[in-house]
Amino acid sequence: MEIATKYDPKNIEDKWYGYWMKNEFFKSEPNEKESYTIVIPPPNVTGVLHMGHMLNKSIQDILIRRARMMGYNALWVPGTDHASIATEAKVVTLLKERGIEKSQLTREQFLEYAWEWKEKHGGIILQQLKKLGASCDWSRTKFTMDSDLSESVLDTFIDLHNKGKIYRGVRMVNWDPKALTAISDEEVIYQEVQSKLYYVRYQLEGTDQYITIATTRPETILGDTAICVHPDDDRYANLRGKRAIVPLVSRPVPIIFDEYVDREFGTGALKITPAHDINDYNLGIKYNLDTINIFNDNGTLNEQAQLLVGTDRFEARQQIVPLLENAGNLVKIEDYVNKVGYSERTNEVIEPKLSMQWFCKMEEMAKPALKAVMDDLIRFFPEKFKNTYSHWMENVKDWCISRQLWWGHRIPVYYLPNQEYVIAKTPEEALHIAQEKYPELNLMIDSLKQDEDVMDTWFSSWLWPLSIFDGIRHPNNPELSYYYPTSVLVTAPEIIFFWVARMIMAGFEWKNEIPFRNVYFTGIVRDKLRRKMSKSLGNSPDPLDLIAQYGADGVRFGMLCSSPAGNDLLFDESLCEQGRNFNNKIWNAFRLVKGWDVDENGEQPLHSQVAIKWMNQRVTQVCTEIQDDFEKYRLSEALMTLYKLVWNDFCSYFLEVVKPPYQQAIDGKSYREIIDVFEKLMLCLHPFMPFITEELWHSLKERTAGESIMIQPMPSTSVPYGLPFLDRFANTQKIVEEIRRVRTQKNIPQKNKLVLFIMGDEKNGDVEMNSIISKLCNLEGIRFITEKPNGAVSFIQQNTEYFIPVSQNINVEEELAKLAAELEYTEKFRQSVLNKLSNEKFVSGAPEAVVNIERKKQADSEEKIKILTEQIANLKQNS
RNA sequence: GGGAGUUUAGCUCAGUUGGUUUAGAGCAUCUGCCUUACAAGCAGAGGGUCGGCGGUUCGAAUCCGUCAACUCCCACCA
Repeated sequence: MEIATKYDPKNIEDKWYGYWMKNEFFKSEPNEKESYTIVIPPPNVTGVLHMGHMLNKSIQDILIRRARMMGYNALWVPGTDHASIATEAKVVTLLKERGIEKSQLTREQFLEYAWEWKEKHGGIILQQLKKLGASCDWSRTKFTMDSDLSESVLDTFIDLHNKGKIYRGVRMVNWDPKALTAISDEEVIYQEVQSKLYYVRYQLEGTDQYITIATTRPETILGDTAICVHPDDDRYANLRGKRAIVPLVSRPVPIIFDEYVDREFGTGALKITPAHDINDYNLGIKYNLDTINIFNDNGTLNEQAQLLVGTDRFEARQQIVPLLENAGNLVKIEDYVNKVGYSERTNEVIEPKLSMQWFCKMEEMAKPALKAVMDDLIRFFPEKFKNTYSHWMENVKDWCISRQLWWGHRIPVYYLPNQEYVIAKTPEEALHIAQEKYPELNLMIDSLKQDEDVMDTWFSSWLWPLSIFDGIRHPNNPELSYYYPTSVLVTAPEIIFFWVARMIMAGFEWKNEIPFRNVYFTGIVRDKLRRKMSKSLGNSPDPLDLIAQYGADGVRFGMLCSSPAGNDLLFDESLCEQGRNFNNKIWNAFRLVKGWDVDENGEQPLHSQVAIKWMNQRVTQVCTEIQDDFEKYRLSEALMTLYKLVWNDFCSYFLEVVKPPYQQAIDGKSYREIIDVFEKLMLCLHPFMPFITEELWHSLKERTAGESIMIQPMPSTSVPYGLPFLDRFANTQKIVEEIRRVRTQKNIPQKNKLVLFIMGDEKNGDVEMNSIISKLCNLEGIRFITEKPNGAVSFIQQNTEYFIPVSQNINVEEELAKLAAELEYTEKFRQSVLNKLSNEKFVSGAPEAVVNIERKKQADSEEKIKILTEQIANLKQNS
C-alpha cells in the first residue's frame, strides 16, 4: 500500500491519545519503583489554553514521559484553581449579560450561579491539554474547592490561628469606588497622567507665619492630621513642637519630623492624611496621629470632611481650589505628571482605603524556606532566581489573606454578639465552642455571624502539593509518603513569591519537608516584537488552531526548540513549521525504509556494516549527552541535539549509505539493524513528540495489543562508544563534503561516477571508511598514488592529499588562487602558534597538555604548508 | 528609588572551572538541483574585530573595573 508523502497528524494523534487512555498508561499507584512526581500548576478554572500554558505543559509532559521511560513510577497530577478574583469577575460579567446584578443576589444565590457555571464551563483547559498529548493521571484531577481540599484550607487556617500566626489588623487596600470592592495590587494599573501640583500654606498656630506644602490631592486636606518635614531640614528646624492649622476646617495638627520626606520635592513639607495614603498611614502609626476618613465607599465626601459633603472626590478637587484661594491659603498651581493607579476592571481611579483584614505572619515560616533554597536542598533552574528569592524572603511582609469576595473559601470565623469571635470548621462547631465559652449568652445558631470575606486564592494553592495527596488532613498517609516531595515544579517566575515561596513554607509547616526538589522557571511567551502575548493585544495565536495546523508534535517542537529555562520565548509560527517539517522528515525516512524489499540471503556490504556501527555509537553518544542536558533542564539543547542526530546523521548520512541501489533489495541483517536504530531514535524523541513516535514505533515492528512506546525503556547509555572510530567517521564526512564541493564547483552531476586518487600507500588506506566515501560520492573507484596527477582537482584533509581527475580543463589560475589562499591562512595560523611557543612564559606556565596541543598544531601546519607549496609548484610547472 | 539580569552571525541562542575555538548551532539568506523517502526536500556557499574602553594574565567571548544600551522584579514620591 502507498504511504502518503506528507505526514498527516490529525487522525493519528486522536487515535493514540485514546489508546493511551484506554490502556491507563497515565495512571500511577504507589509501587516498589522510585517515584517521579509533578503537580500541575493549577490553571484558573475559568481559563482557556494560551501560549504560556502550552510551553509550561509541554515541558512538564516531556519531563514526565522521559521519567516514565527512565524507569520511574511517574505521576503527573492535574487540576484547576478556583481563582477567586478572576472567576468571580467572570461570573459577575456573565450574570450582567443576563440582566442580573450581583448586588441583587444573596451570597447563596450568587454562589449557586457560580457553581453552576463552573460545573458547566469550568476546566475546559484540561480537555484542551489532552490535545497537546498531556500524560496526566486524569483519575486524580483535583480542584482547589473540592471538599477535601477546602477542608484542608480551613484546617490550616485554624492551625495557624492556634499557633498565633494569624491575626486581624487594619490595612490599606486598593478600593474600587465603582465596583465597591477591594482589589489586589496586581489588578491596579499605574498610568502616568497630566495633573496639577497645588501649593497650599498652613498657618502656624498662634503666629501669622505659614508653612507651605505641595499636594496633588487638595481635597484630602480636609482629612489632614499632621504636617511632616525632614528632621535635617534647616528651613523648618524652628518648627519643632509647633502646630499648624489645617485650612478651611481650622484643625490644629502637629508638625512631625521624619526622614521619609524628600527635601528636594516641592517645598520639603508634606501634609499627612493617614486615612487616604499608605505612606501617610504608616507615619500615622509611627507618630500616633489621628485618622480621619473623609470618603464614603462610592468616592464621595462624608460628614467627617465637614465641607463639600456628598461631593464626588474629583468634583471636590475642583471646588476646593477657589475655597482655598478665598481663604488666602493657595500659593500657586503647577503642572505636574504623576502616576495614578487605575482599577483593571472598571478603569476607575483607585482610592486607598483602610479596612479590617486577616493576616498571616510570615517571618518565622520564611526562615526554613529560605535556607532550603540557599542550601540547594531545592534547586532553581536557572539559578539566578535564587537571588530574587532570597531578597524577598529576607524582607518578607505579613500576608493579607482576606479578600472581599464571595467565590472562594469563606473565612471560618464567627462573630458573637459580644464582639468576640470563635474559629471553627462549621457553624455548628462554632456554636458549640461559643456556647461552652460563653454559656451566659444563651447562643443560638442565628447569633453567630460568619466573616463575610473569603481567603486569598493563594491560601489554598500554597497547599497544592500537600492537599492533592490529602497531606494536610492525614500527614502520614501512604500516598503522600510515596509521592512527596515531588520531583520538579515547572512554573513562571512571576509567581515565585505568590506561590513557589509559599508552597515551600507550607511544606515545612505541615510536613516538615520540601515540597519539590527542583524548580524550573519558564520564560514568558512573547511575539516577534517582544510583546507579551495577551488577549487584549490580540497577538496570541489560538493553541488549538496551531495544533490543528501543525500537529501537537509540531507545536511541541516549536515551543521547545528555542526556549532555555528562564528565557523568554519569542514565538513565531515558523517554529511550529520547523516542527512540522521535522515530523515530515521522520515520516519520509520511515517511508524509505518501509519501501525496501528484503533479501534474507543477501550479503551485508561493508559500507552498511560500518554505517550501522557508526549510527549505533552516535545514538549512544547522543543519549549520554541528552542525559546530561536533562539533569540540567536544558531541554531545548536536548531537542536540538536529537533533531540534528535524526536529520543530519540518520537521514543525510546513515540512510544514504545503507540505502540499497535502485530497485535492489536490502540484506536482512542490515534491514533489522536499521529498524533497531530507527526504533531507538523514536524512543529518544518520544518525550518531545509523543504521537508520531508512537505511530512509527508500532509500524516499525510487529507489536501486540496493549503495547506502547511510552512505557518502553530509553536506549541504554552504558554501551561504550569509541571516540577514535567516531573521529574517523567525522574525517570521512569532511572528505565526502570536499568531493561534493568539487562536484558543485565543476558542475558534475551526481550520477556521473568519479575516481578518487589518494596520495599514499594502499596499505595505510582505511578500507572501512573508503567504502563509505565510495557509496556516498558515487565513486567508480579509489586509487592510491605516489605522484601528483595532472588535470585533477585537489584537496587536503588531515594532511592527506586527494585528487579528483576531471574531464574538463582545470582552471589553473583558479586552482592556484585557491591554494595560495589556503597557504596564506595556514602560514598565519602557524605564525600565531609559533608566537605562543616561542614565549618562555607560555611554555613554562601553561599546562603540558596545552603546550603539546600547540606543538601538534605547529607540526600539522608545517606539514600542510609543505604539501601546499609542493602542489603550487607542481601546478605551475605543469601549466 | 531598591534589586536582579542581559548584550556573541540578519533572527533565536550555545560556548561548562580562562588554553584542542583567529568563535559554534538552528532558522533565515545566496547559488545550483523536480537525483528513483522527503521541494515541508537535496547539495554547496557567504556571514561575527564576541556592546565600548581600560586592566589582570604567557593567553580573555570567558576574570576584574568602568561606560553605554536594553529587559525583568519590587517599592511607588507628595
